[in-house]
Order: sequence, then C-alpha cells, then structure tokens
Amino acid sequence: MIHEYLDILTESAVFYGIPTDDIQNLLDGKLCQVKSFSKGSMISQTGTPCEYIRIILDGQVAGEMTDLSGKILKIEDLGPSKMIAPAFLYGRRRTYPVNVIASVNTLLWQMHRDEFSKLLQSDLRLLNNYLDAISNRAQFLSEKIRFLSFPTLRAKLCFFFLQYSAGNSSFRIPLTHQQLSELFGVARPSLTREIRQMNQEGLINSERDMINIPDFSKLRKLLEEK
Amino acid sequence: MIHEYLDILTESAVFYGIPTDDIQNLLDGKLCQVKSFSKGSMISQTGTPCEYIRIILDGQVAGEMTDLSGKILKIEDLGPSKMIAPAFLYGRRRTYPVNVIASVNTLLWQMHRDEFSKLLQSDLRLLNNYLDAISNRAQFLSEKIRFLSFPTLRAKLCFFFLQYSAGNSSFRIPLTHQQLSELFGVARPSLTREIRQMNQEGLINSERDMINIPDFSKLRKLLEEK
DNA sequence: ACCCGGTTGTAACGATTGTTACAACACCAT
DNA sequence: ATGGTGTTGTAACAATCGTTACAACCGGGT
Repeated sequence: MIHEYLDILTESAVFYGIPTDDIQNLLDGKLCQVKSFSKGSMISQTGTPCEYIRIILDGQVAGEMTDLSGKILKIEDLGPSKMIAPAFLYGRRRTYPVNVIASVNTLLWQMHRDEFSKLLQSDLRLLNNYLDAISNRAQFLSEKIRFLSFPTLRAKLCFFFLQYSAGNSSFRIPLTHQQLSELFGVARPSLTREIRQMNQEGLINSERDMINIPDFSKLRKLLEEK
Repeated sequence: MIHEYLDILTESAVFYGIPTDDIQNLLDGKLCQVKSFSKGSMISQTGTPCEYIRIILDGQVAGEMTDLSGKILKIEDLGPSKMIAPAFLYGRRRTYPVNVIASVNTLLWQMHRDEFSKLLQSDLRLLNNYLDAISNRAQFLSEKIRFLSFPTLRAKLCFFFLQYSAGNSSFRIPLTHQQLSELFGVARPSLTREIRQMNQEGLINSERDMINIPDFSKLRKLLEEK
C-alpha cells in the first residue's frame, strides 16, 4: 500500500533526500498506517490529542481555526508530502491547534509518536530532517513576530519591499492586496492607501502588482528612524 | 570540570529527568567543551553561525536585539541550565538571531551540532527532551502570534485576564504595566488608559496589580463579538 | 462585445493607539 | 522622616488605522 507513495514521502521534510529503497527498509516492520478520508470529512479537531506524525500522500487538507466568535478562518492549505502540525507532536501541548479538514478525498500516512521517536533514533538523516523541520517552523514564527511588531504599516511595507526586491529595483509581487493585508494584519483599504501615499511621496513607483524602487536608501532610512 | 555542574545539566531541558550518572556516561568520551566568558563580553553576535548547543552552567546572559535604528532592545535574560537559542541550531538559518552578552562572569557547556545529533540518537530520553524543547518554542511563538493579532488592546486584555485568572475572580498580576505593555506590543499609557476605561465600564475592578472580575461572561462576550 | 467576479483605487469618518508631559503614589535605603 | 527611584494615573493632541461604501479596472467566459 505504501510502496506506490514512496516518492511522495521522499519529498516530505522528514524523509527528504532519503532514497526510496532506504525508506522502505526503515519502515519495514514498523507500526504505521495509511488512512483515507473522504472529501469534507474532519481529520482532526482543535484540541484533540496529536499523537501521530501525519504526512499527506494524496489529496489536500485545509487547516481552519474557529474564531472566538465562531467565524471560520482558513489558516493554510496543505498538499501531498506535507506534514500536518509537525510542531504539535511533541512539547507541552500535544493537541491540534486547528481543525483539519479534507478538501478532497485524501490519503494520509501516519505513525504513532512513540514509534516515530524510535524511527528518528534509528537514522541520523531522519533525525536531522525532523529537527530542521520544527526549527524552521520556530524560525519562521519568530521572524513573523518581528515583522508584526514594526510600529507602522509603512515600516512593514518598507521592510517587505526591501526583502522582496532582493536588490532588484523593479519586481513583481504575486499576491493580491487582500493577501498582503492579511499577511500584515491590517485592513485592505489601509494597505492600498499606504501604498498610494508612498507613491505620492516618491518612495516607490507602483502600478498594481509591479513595484519599482527608485532609491533604496530612502526606504532604509525610514526603517532606521522609527 | 563538568562533574561539578552535572546537577545543572539535569535541570536543563535537554537533560531533564536524566540521572547525573547517566549524563556522565552519555558524555563520556564525547567532544564537548566548557567555556568561560567574563562579564560584559559578547558570547555571540547576531548573524554569526550557530553551530553549538550551549547550556549555561553558571552566570547569566542577556539576549539583545539591535534595532534597525541601532537602539538596543533587551529580549530576555537567561540563567543556569538554560539553552541559548535552541531553535537556531538546526533549520535553514543556523545563525544567532540576537546578540548574546554575558551579564556576569559566565560558564557555558557546549557541544557541536554534529556531535549533538549523534548524542540525541544515542538516548531516547534526550531525543524526546530536545524535540519537546523546540516544539515548545514553536508552540509558544504560535500562541503569541494569535495573541498579537487580536484587533484591539481591549480584546488582548480580556483574553489575558481570562487566561490569567484561571477561574479565580480575584488575582494578582506580578508584572508592571511597562512589562505588560511590551508583552502586548502597545505603549504604556495606552495600556493604563484602557484598564481605566474597563474599570469605569464595570468590566473589571482593578487597583494597581490586583484584578477582580465581577462577571466573567461580560469579558467572554466581548471576545466573541470582535 | 458583453457580463461577471474578483481586484484595485478612493474618500470620509470614526475608533484606536501613540506621544509627551506631568502629577500622584509606593517602596526602599539612608 | 526624607529623598530617590521606579511605577501608576491622567490629560491633550496627533498619528495611524479600521470601516464602509462605491467607482474603476482587469481578465475570462459566453
């Protein structure tokens, strides 16, 4: 059953770079399962125990948070080879932070935490991969907090543009204002307004998703001041 | 040299719950060092490679971030048995996210990442402990982001009070307004003002660091609305 | 060419928060 | 008791952002 999906596993963060033959050997005789979920079914609910490392073999799932008012808020979509909530398998909490729902018919590979710990122990590549995965998660979140704590929307935009440009004075941002505003944690019209004002002040020249930065030093200076 | 500090190591997140004798056996013949830093010296600088797992044996260090404008911003103090930047030893980044400075004369135990990986592999307790440690870090950050993205200061306060009360209608908060405001990412007077307004509206009765919640449902309702 | 859904641009107004400055208070050490 | 230091309370004003509503624009499908 797993054999046909070994090439998906090699692409996952845990098994990354490990030849399929090796994966097969590593998993041979180990306790793990493949489970299928039909479209729309709930894979796990916020607060329920997170005991299994789970990797998507086929299909797609959505991570959704139920807001305190009951509103549903989509957090992210995950496709084949992605792990589900890898940072909640260990640590104090050990429960799902979001509702996980199958967007389409979905196949998961899963292994219990205790069995998985032993698996990690048995192969240094696996161990390093998994350590990388949760460390990356922590690093990403840490960076995100730094970003969110810029004092103003303008500062966030400056930082974002400087990062995104990677030195090119002209570039394209393949995100809608809606997506950007969610990333920044502000309202969409506020974002558009700020971009317009930055245009008027000559900090940038933008037209829809194309951005041009005439003078990098102006943006940098703005970040340093505030 | 290490022997006298084994009881510090047992209290660290990695070696937690492992008898000192076992730690001694685990470390026997392994490549690791004890390094000392005099008061005020820089242990590591933002951006330099993070290659060693480091645990404070004695002393105290401060993690500081240099703001983009050059202002120094203290992030946290760490004392004996604490690890330095455990989430940056693995993953993509692998460089220190902050300047680490010895506040007093300080002694560190350190081991290179590659050697440490092997050590983790050799003992399941160690492995689970370290996985717990970085998972906890990711979980903490994730919770913090959720908190920061409440739309208003009042919502943050409601959430915080409800969490902190743990069901008791009267409790004390052992943090200054200054500390709270930094936690919330707002200015200190804004915090005091909001607390005063919540008092006037009868949501809470507070006097300095003592808080009383006359009606929990009012606070909950406020969180659900917005 | 036309319509349509989604995206972007714009404006007015209100709500929230930051800034600054100072007064009142608590606590500790002398 | 006195003074010093740090914390809390308060006020006025400015800056920033959210909200709402609507117009203009884009691209794809018919």
